[in-house]
Amino acid sequence: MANSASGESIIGRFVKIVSAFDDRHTSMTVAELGRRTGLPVTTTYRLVNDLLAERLLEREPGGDVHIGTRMWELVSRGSKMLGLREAALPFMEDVQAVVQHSTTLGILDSDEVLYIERLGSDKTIVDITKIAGRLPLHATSSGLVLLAHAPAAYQDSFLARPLTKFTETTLTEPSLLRRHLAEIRQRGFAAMPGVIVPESSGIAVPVFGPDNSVRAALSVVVPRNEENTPARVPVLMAAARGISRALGWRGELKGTLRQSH
Amino acid sequence: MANSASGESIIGRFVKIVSAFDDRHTSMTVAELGRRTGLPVTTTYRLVNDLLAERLLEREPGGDVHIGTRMWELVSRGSKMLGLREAALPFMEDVQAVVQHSTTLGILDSDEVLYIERLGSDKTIVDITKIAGRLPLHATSSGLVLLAHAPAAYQDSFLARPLTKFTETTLTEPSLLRRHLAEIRQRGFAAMPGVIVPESSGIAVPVFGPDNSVRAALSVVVPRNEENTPARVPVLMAAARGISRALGWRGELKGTLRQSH
DNA sequence: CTCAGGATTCCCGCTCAATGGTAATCCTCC
DNA sequence: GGAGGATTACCATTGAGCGGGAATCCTGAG
Repeated sequence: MANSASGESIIGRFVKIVSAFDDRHTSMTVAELGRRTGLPVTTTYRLVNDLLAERLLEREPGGDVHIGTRMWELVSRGSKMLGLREAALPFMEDVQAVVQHSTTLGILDSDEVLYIERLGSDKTIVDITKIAGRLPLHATSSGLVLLAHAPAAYQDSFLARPLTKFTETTLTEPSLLRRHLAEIRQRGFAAMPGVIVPESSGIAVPVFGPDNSVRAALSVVVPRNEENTPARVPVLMAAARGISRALGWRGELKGTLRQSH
Repeated sequence: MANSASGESIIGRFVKIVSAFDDRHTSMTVAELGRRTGLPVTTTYRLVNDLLAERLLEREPGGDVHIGTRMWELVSRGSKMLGLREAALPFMEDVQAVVQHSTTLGILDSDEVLYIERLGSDKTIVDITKIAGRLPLHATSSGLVLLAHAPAAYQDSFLARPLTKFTETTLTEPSLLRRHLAEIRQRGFAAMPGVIVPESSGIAVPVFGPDNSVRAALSVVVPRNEENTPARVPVLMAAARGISRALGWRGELKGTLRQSH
């Protein structure tokens, strides 16, 4: 693959370097970066210098480095995420104004929900969704929606794996889960009382793209005790339709409802 | 620098590739990518395959490639932008709720304003700010705020350059601009009637970091005819203080007001 | 002031991964 | 069926990347 003894390409190392940063470690010394990535010292320095030269990384006064503005800019500008986000945000603001708690937008990626946007104060309630954060598919309302509308083959392979049971209400039994997914497709939304964090409840609905496939899941998280949960659904659905339309969706063609089996 | 005949490092080519994508071209064929970047065909294919292997790029059914979810995720997760954004968003929502038009958050990068967040419907008014978009410093309210609070040395070098005059109200004469910047520092905000786009007006205020330096500019864009502009300022200022505090700012220490000369 | 431990930069010979031309193959519309 | 473009396959060449080791620079503790 590469000149390296370990046999990785530069791209691989680039990924290692970028991955070393997360919300908890947004900046660090080059030496530490070397330690976290496991790359040889000299190599780390050389690579970091290349990245600094391109402004993909930036050095701060203290000497620590962090992910560069340029990198964020390039990726954000060119990524399709921005389009989805732009389309969704106005509607999310509306939902947020009405529902008051926390509104998120998530997509299916690598067998997990990846949250790409989130509105709402975390002060009010425990809520573990973070932007650019991930959660398991079968344990979140967003995940269930995404899974429910995924291709049958994908569902099969996903359900074949052992699933972690987070609370008593987490469905892990394939057949039960499958039935639940069918229900979600029919009702058009998923509701999950306190799956990962028992105190909170999620409700999610699908967002469609032009080809009628599901692009994302729009969801709100509310405190569990708030038992007017069903009242939230119409608001969410209306917003999701708005987002879908902004993405070029032309309304559901009768009889074209996606079915997986 | 590299094995390449043209003498670029792989990192440089990586940047070229990512830069080939923007909001108008979020996906394209590999051949086109090669054309846009000017890289040799074979090289492009090899590099793209490496990137696909790491999921930094993704191939879509049609054969086109686009920037990968993984790339967006890694960069977003590790970038400091997220922290700033998270701190600012709740307050921006509040501003947006009151002011109704468009609320943006911009930072100073490479002698321009880089907008990192934006709320508000573009339906209501012409507004050219885009997320991950750039505008010149001296022609936007956000830019003027950022420039006004930048180190003196930076201001000097910036003012030494020739500045484009976008409309009659754009200040380009260094001495006049300097006086205007002083005014902005004193008043605590910048107001720009229709600088780039004549129909709209911007108001911006600074957001401070823990060390009392200016981290970003919070601004609203309103239609020009709306002449209650000054009324917006207090709202903006209050929000900016909130954001600053969320970033760890401990209130302005009397007498520590930044002065540039 | 000195000293220790860590961060950072220099140095340098080895080597194989990256390079990029050419040519073959695969698509996909007319 | 065939023209034009996209994509893959092949391959000889070589210098960019590699990484161990040592020197130097920092910084805070004693």
